[in-house]
Formats: sequence, structure tokens, C-alpha cells
Amino acid sequence: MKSNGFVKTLLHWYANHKRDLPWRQEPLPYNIWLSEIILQQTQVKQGLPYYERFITLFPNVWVLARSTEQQVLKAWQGLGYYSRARNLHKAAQYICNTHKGVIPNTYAQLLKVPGIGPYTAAAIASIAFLKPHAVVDGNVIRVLARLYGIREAVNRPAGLKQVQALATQLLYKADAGTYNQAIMEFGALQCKPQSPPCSICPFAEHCEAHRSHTVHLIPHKIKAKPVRQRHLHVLLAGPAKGRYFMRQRTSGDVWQGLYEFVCLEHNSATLTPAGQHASHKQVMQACGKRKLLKVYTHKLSHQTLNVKVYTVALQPEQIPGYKAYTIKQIKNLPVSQLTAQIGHDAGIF
DNA sequence: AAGACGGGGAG
DNA sequence: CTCCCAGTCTT
Repeated sequence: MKSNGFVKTLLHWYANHKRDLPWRQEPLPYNIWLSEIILQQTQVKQGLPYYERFITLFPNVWVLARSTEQQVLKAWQGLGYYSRARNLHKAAQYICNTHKGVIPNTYAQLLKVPGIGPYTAAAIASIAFLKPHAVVDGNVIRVLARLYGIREAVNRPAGLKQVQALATQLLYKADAGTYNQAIMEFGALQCKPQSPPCSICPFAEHCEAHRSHTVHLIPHKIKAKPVRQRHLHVLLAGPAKGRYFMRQRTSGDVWQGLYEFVCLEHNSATLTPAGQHASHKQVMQACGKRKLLKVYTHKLSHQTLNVKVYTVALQPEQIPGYKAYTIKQIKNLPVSQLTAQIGHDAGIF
């Protein structure tokens, strides 16, 4: 169908179906930025409470920049992809230091901000500053791939390029922000991943996927490789009652910056320390007197963690790198959902 | 160009 | 169980 016909129908659909979301009431750059970071790889329903929390705790870029990374991670706890939170904090300081606290208003300048890539730069530039940049996210990919019958895998450069070309070509430059939100909303509510209601779709007769009965096959994606299996031993231990050894996870693995109980990774047949500190032999000996508390299977998108939780007596010198925290302190530490679940089940917090 | 990076929801 | 989600960063 013709480009202006598509835009007209899309904007009309959006006017009638758009959700009343808090950042849409007044498109302040800070609010748009925050919402876009939170919504990366995250559904609106899941991100909404976090958005409200962040606006309350960090109402502007200055407050965010002045807070600690730990405070930001704690507010982000449970949302996943924690690099978003670390980058959000870094970005606030970057914006305060190099842009006097003003969110950059061009695509190129936005792209320099930590945590802002091509999608988010286009989203902020168009929604907050009315600049003519087309967003390409999961929704846009799905809508355009179906509408134009793109068979190439969209998670490969060749297929993605086709979608990007279409997105740029179709962009309604007079109001790119509304157009971008409209096509994403259309993807989220109408052109859904599974069994979309094509019978009530305004584009049904113009949709190549619908006409060729291939809606369920498009967008095509190359399957991800099998997830890695890992085996962890978590030790609940402390120097005294009501105190537990914990440490902050470092880079190069999941949950960077979050805290955890004593954790040893069980590789193949041998028990080896997950970190670079703990003494293999000493902890092995301590584990001889361990008591199995509970077993978990924690699934991430790219690895499955098989976890056994023990209560065990340990001396601080047996686990260098760990510090003892009171329960009150632990409650303020950012932790993964797995650690939160373990702590909850063990009655710690 | 391919992997790593979380967690929750839907079918 | 599988797939998906208002992607970015690293190698």
C-alpha cells in the first residue's frame, strides 16, 4: 500500500487504541529517556512500576547523578539486564558533567550517552524533540516484516537492513514521535507475536504475510544456541547469628554489581571457587559439615543455574573477599531474584 | 557477526 | 516446554 495511506491508517488506529502511559502525558526528555531505558527488552506491564518508582526516587537527572550506583541498582532490583541501571547512572553523571544536566537533543549526541543505542537515540530524538528518526525495535520489525512479507531472518544483518530501509522510508517526518509510538503500539497490541487478531486488522488486505498465510512464520528468526548449564553451591554462613557473608559480583558474569551469598561453582567433577579469591581446599573442608537447605533451578535466557543452598559454618579467613552483613544491611543491598528468593526461603529477608 | 546480558508473561 | 519483549555492549 502507499506510504501516506499506511501512515494515515496507522495514526488513526493509534488515536483510538493508545494506552494512557505516564510518560505520554507530557514528553519531558528525562521522562522519555528513563522510560525508554526501562522498556528495553521489557514489556510495558513489567516496567511500569519501575518507572513510577524511579520518577519518585530520582525525579530529575541531577538527583540521579548524585545518587550512588548501589541505590540505583537497588531500585532496579528484579527488572533484569542490570547494565541498563549501571549505564543509566553513568549517563546521568555524563549529562550533568558535559551537558550541564540537559538531555542532548540530537541523534548523534544521544548516541554518545551510555546505554543509548540506535533504537533509544531515535526514540528520544523523535518523541522528546520531534526529530525525524525512525525507531526499529522488536515491534517495528514484526509489523514491517509481516506487512512486506520479509522472509529473511530478522536477527541477521541482511534481514534487519531490509526492515530498517522500510522503517526509514515509511517514517512520517512531520510528527515522527507520534508515528514511532504508533507503530510500536500497533505491534504490541494488534500485530502481536503469537496469534494476532488479523480479522480486525486495518492492514489485513494489504499485509503480505496475511495474504500468503505466513503470519505465524514471520518474522523469521534463527534459533538461539542451547543455554549453558551451570552448577552452583550457595553457602549461607556468617560469623554470628543474624550475620551473613556476602560480596558484590564483579564483571565478566551475570548480575555484575549485585550482592550474593557465598557462591561456589561446581565445574564438571570438581568443586572450584566461582570467584578468584576463595580457597578451594578450605571451603571444601567446610562443606563437609554442610546441611542442604534447598535446591533451585534458576533459568536465565542464556544459562540455567542448578543451585544447591547449604547452611554451613565458615570462618572469614576461609572465604577472602566476603564481608559479614547484618540482616538490616542486607535489606539495602541490591540482589538478583535468585538471591532474593534464597534469602526469603531461608527466612533471612 | 555473534554472544552476553534477566526476568516475567503467554500459549 | 517455547518464544517473546520500546536493545546495548563487548569481543
